[in-house]
Amino acid sequence: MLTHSLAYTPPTTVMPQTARPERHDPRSLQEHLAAAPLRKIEAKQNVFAEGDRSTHVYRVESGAISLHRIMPDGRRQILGFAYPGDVIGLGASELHRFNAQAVKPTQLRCLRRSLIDSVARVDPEFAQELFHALSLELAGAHDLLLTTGQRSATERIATFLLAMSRRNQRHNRSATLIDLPMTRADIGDFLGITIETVSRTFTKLRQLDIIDLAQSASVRILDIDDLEQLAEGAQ
Amino acid sequence: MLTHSLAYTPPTTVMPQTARPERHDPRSLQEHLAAAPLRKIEAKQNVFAEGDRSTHVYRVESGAISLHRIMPDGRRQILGFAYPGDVIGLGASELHRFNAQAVKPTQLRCLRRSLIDSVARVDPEFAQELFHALSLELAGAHDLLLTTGQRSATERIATFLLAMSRRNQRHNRSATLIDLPMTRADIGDFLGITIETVSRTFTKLRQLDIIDLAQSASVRILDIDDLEQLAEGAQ
DNA sequence: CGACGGGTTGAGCTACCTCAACCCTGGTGG
DNA sequence: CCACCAGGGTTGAGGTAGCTCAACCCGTCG
Repeated sequence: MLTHSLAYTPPTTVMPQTARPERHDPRSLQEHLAAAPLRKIEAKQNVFAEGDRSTHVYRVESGAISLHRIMPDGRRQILGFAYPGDVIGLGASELHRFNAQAVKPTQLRCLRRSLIDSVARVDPEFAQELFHALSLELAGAHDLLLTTGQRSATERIATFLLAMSRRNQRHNRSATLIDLPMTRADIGDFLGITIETVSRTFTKLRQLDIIDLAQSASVRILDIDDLEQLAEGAQ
Repeated sequence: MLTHSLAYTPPTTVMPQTARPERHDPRSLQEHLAAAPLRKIEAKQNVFAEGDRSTHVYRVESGAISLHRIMPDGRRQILGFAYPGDVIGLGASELHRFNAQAVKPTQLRCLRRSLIDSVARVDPEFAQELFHALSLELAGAHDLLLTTGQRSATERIATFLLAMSRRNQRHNRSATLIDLPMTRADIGDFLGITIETVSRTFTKLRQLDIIDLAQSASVRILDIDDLEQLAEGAQ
């Protein structure tokens, strides 16, 4: 998966319209990103905004990014958070369809879209990697749709904490000690509830001894089974 | 866009694991689908279910399909509807992540995934077409997220009707006369509200002379400007 | 004809929202 | 060094949009 052996040189008689490397280097997306320039941004700064021309794809190196859309009257829906390792800005559209904003100081690797496109045009493995990443994004959006469309506030918070826990596990970090880099407003706008409801729900879970809330930015899950029950609608 | 001239034959020394055509025929996805076998299904029948092995990609020829996930306790979230021309089952996952069910008698063209994958492996334009289609799906999911996460019931219904109207326009059909092949339950499970609220909201819009409801399966938009106002939160 | 699926309408309830007060923490500047 | 302030979080009280439960209508199908 890290490397593959096909060193493909396209026929020189076709595709005259695009500049292309004489010899294509079949690196994976992750390998390309490892070599990409680093950009540092402060909390609240935008990586890009809705309507911006989509010039780059980014991988989060450290920090956290919120992807969100804003309605004319100010209501905001966070479509997802991007954490270290996540790639953002993949959509096929010419223009970005949502805002990407740092929720804390963040470092990003930046890869030009033109490069991505030209590599994808000659390297099918690379193209498939992009497709796979976008497919994961879609799955995440579907998960969130189930949550915002059907679940109660308590179920939403429980689902959210469990998703964070599973992500931690995938990255070989603690399944029970969960860092929350975003504010209550972010969590609310992600789950489609108000900050007050987020807060009240956290204290309710604390009173039920399902979580511990040492600081507001860090949750310890005390009973993950109960949390899973809650997420799926036990009372 | 309809055809392109690159007839690429991969080097014979690589990719021994997959059967591949001696000479690849560079047809677009739509052209492949036009030649694909037709499948007819009845209302309420599944095209595929969550967890099924993802063997085919489908294009709706007539009828309508709901894509949805169901929670253990029976709550259902419709993630989207697929109408004639739409392609479903594109995700990169081995297994389907949601159910696809006909809301009325429907005809589908079926294309084997193995074919799709092998064509995408040698035809970058085709791969890009797939990527673009998936990207549109993601945009649709994001639109729906904004709706279920932030909008009131009236705004949801207005947004829904406007989306139907715009789709009609794209297909050179009436922007004001809207066919609703799905039930009130489907609309409710799509927008994250109950059937009663759907019904009440339709009658409210009728009383405001914004829509006409001759039959319950067919809406005429009387004032599309007002509807747009409502969708974005005018009172 | 009766049963059934789909839709509408009414009455009451409740989960969540709104508005407001208050707390805590960290940063800034006098 | 401390006062002040701003941003973020919690908690309370009251209001309400949408849910639940129920009755009823209509068209279709066996």
